[in-house]
Amino acid sequence: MRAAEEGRSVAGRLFAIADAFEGGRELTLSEIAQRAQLPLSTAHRLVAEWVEWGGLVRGDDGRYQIGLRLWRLGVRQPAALRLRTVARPFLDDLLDATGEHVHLAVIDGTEATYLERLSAPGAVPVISAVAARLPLHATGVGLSLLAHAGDDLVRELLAAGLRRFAAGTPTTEAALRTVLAQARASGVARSVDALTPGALSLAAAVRDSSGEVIAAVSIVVRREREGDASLPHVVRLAALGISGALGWRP
Amino acid sequence: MRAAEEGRSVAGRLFAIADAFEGGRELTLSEIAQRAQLPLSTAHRLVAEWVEWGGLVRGDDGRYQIGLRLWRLGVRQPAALRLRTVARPFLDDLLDATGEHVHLAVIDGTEATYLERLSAPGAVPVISAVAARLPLHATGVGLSLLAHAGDDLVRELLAAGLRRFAAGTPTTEAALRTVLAQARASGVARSVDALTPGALSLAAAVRDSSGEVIAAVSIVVRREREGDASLPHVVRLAALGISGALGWRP
DNA sequence: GAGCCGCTTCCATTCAGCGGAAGCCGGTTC
DNA sequence: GAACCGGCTTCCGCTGAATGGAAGCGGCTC
Repeated sequence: MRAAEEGRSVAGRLFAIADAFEGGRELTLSEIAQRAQLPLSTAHRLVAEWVEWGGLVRGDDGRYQIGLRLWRLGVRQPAALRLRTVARPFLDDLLDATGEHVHLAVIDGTEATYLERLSAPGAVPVISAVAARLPLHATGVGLSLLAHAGDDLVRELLAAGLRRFAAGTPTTEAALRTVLAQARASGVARSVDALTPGALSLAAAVRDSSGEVIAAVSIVVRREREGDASLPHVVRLAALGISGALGWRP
Repeated sequence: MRAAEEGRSVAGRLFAIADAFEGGRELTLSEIAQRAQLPLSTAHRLVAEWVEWGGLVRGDDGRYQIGLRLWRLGVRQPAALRLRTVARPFLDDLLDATGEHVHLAVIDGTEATYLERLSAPGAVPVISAVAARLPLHATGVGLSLLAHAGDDLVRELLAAGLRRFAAGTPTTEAALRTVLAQARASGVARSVDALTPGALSLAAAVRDSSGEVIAAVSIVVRREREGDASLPHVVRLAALGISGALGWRP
């Protein structure tokens, strides 16, 4: 794998092409080549391999997009499939009860990957999206996941530096450890003005049948609703409901 | 691509490894090698490339499964993402109204790929699943899609032969053309005992803003409900609702 | 009609991929 | 406890697949 480490292997190049679609739905060949840092003729050949397999498809306009084959493969990812299926009704209820945004996310390296996002019309603007990856320290779900992860991960994040996104982003070790401790104590992680100004996020951890924290649910509402004492409660209930449906018994 | 045609290229081998997961969630290295028809050492090397990228992950037990990276890539597939998002509320309503199974499927080569399946407890058993591919001639959604596809596709299916799955499967050209004509005339494709004995499926086509048929919605209920005249109506309404939400104006 | 852009095709060179073979490791049998 | 076994990992010399610069193509603009 010495070759792959430097992104020089065929596999590395193929994956670089796939990664090019992280930043755009429809790309021309030249755009793919540029994003994947490949010579045009190489990109041409490898993209043709993707297309032949069905992972990419070429539209009438000559642009490429991700194909159904990749969708079919991806939705088979067991954790995402099971979690989304089981969680959906609870998330729907949570959305009904709170009326803005509902998120379901899992930990993925040093970031949170959003498995689901449901939003009501007129909700506070946020930048999350299904399949997005957002920082652990600046999101409600991220803090909830981090609060139940090993201290190694916390130290890793601290070593990398806590980027400031908005006025409320915890950027010091003290600030981060305080919110994590509060999250552990109360069962609900609270994040205000951390990523998007004006947004308040409340998140709770979801456990599987082994008791391990595998995901987090959150709501994001406008900050003015901070005083509403029922919000932490319904978030906690939703997380408990999903955990229960996954087989967790306290 | 002379190489790829014979599955001999690196890309072809990598994709063969991915395809191995169509038939199992968790595979050992040996199982992957066997399914992908690769020597063990080659499989080992290529699987390591997948793992390094994150497309596959290795569990504690040494087995491999599809990773979050592939999920994130796959859910970006624009058509599936948009359709599922837009259709979901209508599908939920349809499930409430009919109480068994609701499907959303698109055409994918000579088969139907299921984008969504919602089921109520106690529904008639069926073999569909999200991301499954099922034959066009033996499913409600398949017939609906086929009724609005070009005659080339019908001829291609006829040339390949219509496999019989159950007593009601249309296996002759005459039988197929009859149900397709009925589907076009009534707006609802009807499929009884075609794939699963005892199941009745009613499907209607979904159009995008250009007016093209891009998907089909169906319900599957027990055959005894065949006389319920409201069923075709609610299926048609759901398809119209989704089409409208996609921008279709009759 | 000259120039440009994005894509496609070609092909000689070379180095990455190949896979048989040997080694390793944990579990099972005798 | 020695021999065995299945599944995995590592090694390494050979070779043909992958590479990418260059030339060709088709459509569009000025």
